[in-house]
Amino acid sequence: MDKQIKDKRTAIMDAALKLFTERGFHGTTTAQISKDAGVATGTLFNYFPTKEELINSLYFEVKGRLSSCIKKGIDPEASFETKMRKLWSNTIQCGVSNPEEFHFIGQFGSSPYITKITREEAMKEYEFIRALVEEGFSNGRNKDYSMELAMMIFYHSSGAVVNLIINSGRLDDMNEIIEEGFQLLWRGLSPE
Amino acid sequence: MDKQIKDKRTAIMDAALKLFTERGFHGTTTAQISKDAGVATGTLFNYFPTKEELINSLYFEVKGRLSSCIKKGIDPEASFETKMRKLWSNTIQCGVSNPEEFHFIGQFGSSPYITKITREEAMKEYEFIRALVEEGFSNGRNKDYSMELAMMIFYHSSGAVVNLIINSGRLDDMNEIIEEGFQLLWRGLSPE
Amino acid sequence: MDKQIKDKRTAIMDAALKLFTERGFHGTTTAQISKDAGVATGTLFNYFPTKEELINSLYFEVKGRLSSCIKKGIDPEASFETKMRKLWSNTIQCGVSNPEEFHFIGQFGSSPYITKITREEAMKEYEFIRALVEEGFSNGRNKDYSMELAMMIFYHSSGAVVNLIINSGRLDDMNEIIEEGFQLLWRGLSPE
Amino acid sequence: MDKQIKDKRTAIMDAALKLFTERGFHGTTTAQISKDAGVATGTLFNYFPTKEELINSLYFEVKGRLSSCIKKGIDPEASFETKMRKLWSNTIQCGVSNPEEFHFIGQFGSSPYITKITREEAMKEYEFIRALVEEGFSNGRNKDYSMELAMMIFYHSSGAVVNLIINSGRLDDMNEIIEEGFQLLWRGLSPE
DNA sequence: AATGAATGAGTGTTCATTCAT
DNA sequence: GATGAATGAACACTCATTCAT
Repeated sequence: MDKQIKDKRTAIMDAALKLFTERGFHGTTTAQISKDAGVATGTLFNYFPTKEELINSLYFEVKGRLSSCIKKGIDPEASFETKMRKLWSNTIQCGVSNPEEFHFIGQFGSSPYITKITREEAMKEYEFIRALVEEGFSNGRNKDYSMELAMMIFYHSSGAVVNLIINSGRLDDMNEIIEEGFQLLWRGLSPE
Repeated sequence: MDKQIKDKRTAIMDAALKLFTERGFHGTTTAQISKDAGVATGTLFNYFPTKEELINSLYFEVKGRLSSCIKKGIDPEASFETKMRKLWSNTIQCGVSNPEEFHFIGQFGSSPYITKITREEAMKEYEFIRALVEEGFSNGRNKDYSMELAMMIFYHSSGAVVNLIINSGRLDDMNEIIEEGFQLLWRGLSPE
Repeated sequence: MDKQIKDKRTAIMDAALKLFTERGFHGTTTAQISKDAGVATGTLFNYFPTKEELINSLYFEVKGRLSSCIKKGIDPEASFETKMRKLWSNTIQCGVSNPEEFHFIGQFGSSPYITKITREEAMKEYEFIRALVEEGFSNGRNKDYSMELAMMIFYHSSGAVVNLIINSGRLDDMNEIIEEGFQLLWRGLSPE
Repeated sequence: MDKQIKDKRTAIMDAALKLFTERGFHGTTTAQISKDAGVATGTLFNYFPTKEELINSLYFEVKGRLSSCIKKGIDPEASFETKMRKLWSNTIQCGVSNPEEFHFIGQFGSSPYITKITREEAMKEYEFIRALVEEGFSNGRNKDYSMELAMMIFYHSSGAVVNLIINSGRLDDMNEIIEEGFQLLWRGLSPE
């Protein structure tokens, strides 16, 4: 029975993720989500009181899943460079393996449908990453915004690389691209 | 007469840009746009046959304005590093000076409202930048995706920096942040 | 449950028939139909996806009801004249008993709102009548268009007589008028 | 100058007749009429204060033209049968020669757009015909509705024949069909 | 808890009509 | 008179949400 409930909720979430990514929030009706999930229109509202709550719950859960994926297997004892390389490759691999979730977060992170509260709540998951980066940079750099800058560059660049891999379909070269990207960032874009 | 026409069209575009950025496409009604622009509801449809065409026209024009802004004052005879530094600082300064336009493009670039045709048409403006980057990197790197990677990292990082400056309100430190960001990218994130 | 559904659909159809006949298709709004039918505006669209489909469904059903009415009680074994007299009187009586339906068909049969498909589909009901007329005339006349002519004269004249009865309010004389009309047609208009 | 005015008015009327017949009153916008007539949208309203007045004026004028056409060449001295035959053939020939006008009147004669006043005004043109028919029938028949019946049968049948000729494209057989139709009516439908 | 027909406020869009030029 | 951009009331239709079963 508990299984049953989870199933319906999950079915709704899955259908919503797929449809939102394909057609956007506005382009997706709750009726369509219900239909794709195989439940009645009323059922959706048993689990989520409004469409907006469905969107926010979905955002929160997907963001959580993605951040768990990213953290996996990072050895706290390893060198800073090793940890950063792992973080970089994790981020990209998680994105490539879950393109729907990845696009969903990228596309709707700044949507007005997502409330400030959800966004902030979701951000907490990233404290771990912030701490990781901070550790390394705090010695090496002095400007108070350097670390912030470094983090943003690191994070946004990883998103760019995921898109590059998915859109160009270069799944075979993936590991090479990941490493090359890391080198570009770590050693610098300067050609020489 | 021509002035008058331009004025109404411009007023609609301006109101639309502001409202879309604030509330999203769906959250903004054509009635609201008309009202803010100071024209009748029917007038909007004299200039744009549908809401979607208004959105796409707006996207196209804003993207054009932004890309013009980014290209300004780059000396083709300068060294590669100089040109890249200028490109970087232009991008960020254009973003900071036109935050509404900048956010609009960033937010809705992947919206289902924007048609493929608009996106592709708008992308043509970026050929110049691609050529600029290509020039420098083609000698220094060998992998065929390196340049693509470099471009994406460069471009997405600039967006991240604009957001950093706007959100933290550090307009005073802007030039310093721009240069520091460039150093991080150009010399590499590696702390040492 | 099934009863309920039929009721709402029927209520909408009834209200639509009345309003369309009174004010035409354009002069009748879907909101007005819904209101008169005692349902919400959205409900109408649960049964008919568009106003045009409502119009066409209504036309089709009314035409069907009318043709059923006309066919009733014609004895295939009777003489040709008897059958024609019955057909004539049926047509007029059906029209007089259902003036709204009769006017609706007469008024909107050539409206651009009615699609070709609906018109053709509705015409199939009249095959019976064509066969009946054909039977008698094929012996007596030789020109290949005579039967066509006879049918049209017969059919259009009946419409004229219905209007005459309704507009002049001579319901008492109806049977006499019907017979007199039949005589005029059958024996000829020639005064002597 | 007066010529000019007449031209614009006529151009609007012609365009309106064509468009209304093709697409109905509702399906035709005043903008479309103006465009087809080669005048500005505002110009139409210099000649006709509202769309409804345009429709009614058009109806009145077309009905007038048609009734003039029908009366032409009837010799008051001829026998009743000869006059009726001429009336019949005139009606059909006028309809076939001016199919647009003929359809317009047939289609919209009972439209709610046409005011009662227009309809009544237009009917006056038919007094001549009524008198003609009355003359002959008043001797031969006794029921007070007989003449009314005869007129309606006569009139509606002629409309049916015009449609038959136009739709089947039998312009070559026209005279034969006209005479055959008259015989059917005059001598009666009875096969023998 | 599950259903899905019913609801009605809200939206994009149309178009007859006006009026400044 | 002629023009056509501007107007805004009116409409068909949508869809998140409710609730009786």
